[in-house]
Amino acid sequence: MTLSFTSLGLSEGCVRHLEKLGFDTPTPIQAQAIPHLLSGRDVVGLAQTGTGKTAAFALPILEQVNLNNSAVQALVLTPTRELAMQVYQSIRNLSSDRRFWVQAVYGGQAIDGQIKKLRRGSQVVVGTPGRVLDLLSRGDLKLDNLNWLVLDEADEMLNMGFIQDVERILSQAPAERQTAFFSATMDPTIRELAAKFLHTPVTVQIEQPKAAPTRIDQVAYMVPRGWTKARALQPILELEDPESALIFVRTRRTAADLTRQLQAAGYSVDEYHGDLSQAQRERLLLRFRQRQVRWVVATDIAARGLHVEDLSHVVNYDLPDTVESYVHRIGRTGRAGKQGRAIALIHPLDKRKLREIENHIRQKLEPGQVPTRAQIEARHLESLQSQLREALAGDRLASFLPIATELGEEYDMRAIAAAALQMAYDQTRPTWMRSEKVWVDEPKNDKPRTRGNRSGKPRPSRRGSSETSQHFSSRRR
DNA sequence: AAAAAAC
Repeated sequence: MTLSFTSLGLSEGCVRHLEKLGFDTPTPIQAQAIPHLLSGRDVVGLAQTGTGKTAAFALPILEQVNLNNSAVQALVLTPTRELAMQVYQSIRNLSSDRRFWVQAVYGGQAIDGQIKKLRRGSQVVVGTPGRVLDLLSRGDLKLDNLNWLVLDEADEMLNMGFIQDVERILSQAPAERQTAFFSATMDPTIRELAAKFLHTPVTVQIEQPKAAPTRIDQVAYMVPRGWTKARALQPILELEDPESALIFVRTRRTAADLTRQLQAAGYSVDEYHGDLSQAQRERLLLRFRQRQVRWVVATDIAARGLHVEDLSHVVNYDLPDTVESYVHRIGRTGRAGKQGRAIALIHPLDKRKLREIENHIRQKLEPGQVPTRAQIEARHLESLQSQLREALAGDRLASFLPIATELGEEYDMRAIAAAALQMAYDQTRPTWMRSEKVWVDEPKNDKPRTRGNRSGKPRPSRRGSSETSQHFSSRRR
C-alpha cells in the first residue's frame, strides 16, 4: 500500500514540484488531512511538529488558490514570530509559480516594509496575532477574499493570552471560509473552540507515533539536596557534552542569569527569550543554526515548532509548567529519524511534577546521578583519545612531524606524545574545572532532612530553589 | 505566576 501525493488528489504539476524538492511520500498527517482540505471540509489536525504539518495545510491551499487574483486568500496564524518566519519559508518553497506570493507579517520589525509588500499583493499571509490586528485596523490587510484560515499550534493560540486577539481576527474573516486548527494536543478547550469556530470539522489524528518517544532518550538527573540546579548543570553538561542543546528555563531572568554563568565558565552559549529585540532573536537563531553557538538557553518561546537541524540535546533545567509543554520541548530533538537526548534536572521539590510528566507520556525517565569528577575526567580522556585517532588518520599531520622529529632528538617519543596529550587535555577542560576550589565532590547526603534545622547551623543557601518552592507551595495548600 | 504577542 504505497501512498502518493497524486492519490491524495493533488495535481500533476504540484506533485512534480514536490518530487523536485525530494518529497515523494506523504507523511501520515498529510495523507489524512489533504483530501479533506481539498474537499472543502474544516479540519482539526492533531500532530506533533516535525510531522509535515505545514505542507498538510499549505498544499491544498496552493492547489486551489487563485493565482490571477493577488488578494489575500489564506491567513495562517502562529504563536511566535520565528514560527511565522519558518512557516513562511516552507510555504514559499512549496510553490514554483511566479504568480504566487506569500508574506510573513509580525511585530518587532518595521511595519512599512510589510505594508508595501501587502500592497503589491500576496495570496497567502503568515503572521502573529498582534501585527495582523494592527494591519487589519490600518486597513492594509483585507480579508474580504479570504478562503482559508489556519491556526498553527492551535492549542497555544487558544491560550488565555492569545484567545482574544485570535477571536477578533476570526470575527473579521468572512464566514464563508475554510478553517483548520493544527495542534499537538486536543484538550477540552480546543474541542470547545473548534466547535465554536469550525464548521462540522473532521478530526484527523495520527496515532501517537510510538517511534517518536523512542527516538528520544529521556533522562532525569537528580539534583542532590542542598545543591542548586546551576551547580548540578555544569558537571552534567560536561558528561553529556552536547553538540548542540536547547536549555529550557522558566523565566527570561533565569535565561539571562544562567547564560551569563555558563559563558563565564567558558561555554559557547547564548540566550533566547522575549526580552531581546527581534533583530537579536533572529541573529541568535541564525548563529545557532549555523553552529556558531553550541547551546541556547531559552524560555518557552522556543518550546514549539522551532526547527533546528540535528539538535542533539534538550535540557529541561526548569521543568515546564504543563505536561504538554514537556512534550513540545523535547520534540525539538530526535527529528528526521535522528536520535536525540532529553535530560531534565530534578530538584527534590520537582519530583511530583516529574511523576505527572511520566504519567502523561506513559513512560519512566531513566534516572541519572550528577556525575562525579572522576566520571567526567574519564569521559574527557576518552574523547581525547578518539580525537587523537582522528588526527592520526587525518592529513594535517605532516606539518607537525618536523617538530616531533626535532623534539625526538632530546626526549623519548612516548614522553612527547604524553606531554602533547596533557596540553590538549588541559585545554578541553572548562575554566571552572581547572580550579580545584570550585569543584569539590560533596559526600552524597541522601538522608531526608527534617524540617527543623536540628544542627542549628545556618542552612546552605539555595539560590536556584527559591522560585521552585514558591511555585509549588501554592499547589500544596 | 510566566511566557508569547503591536506600537
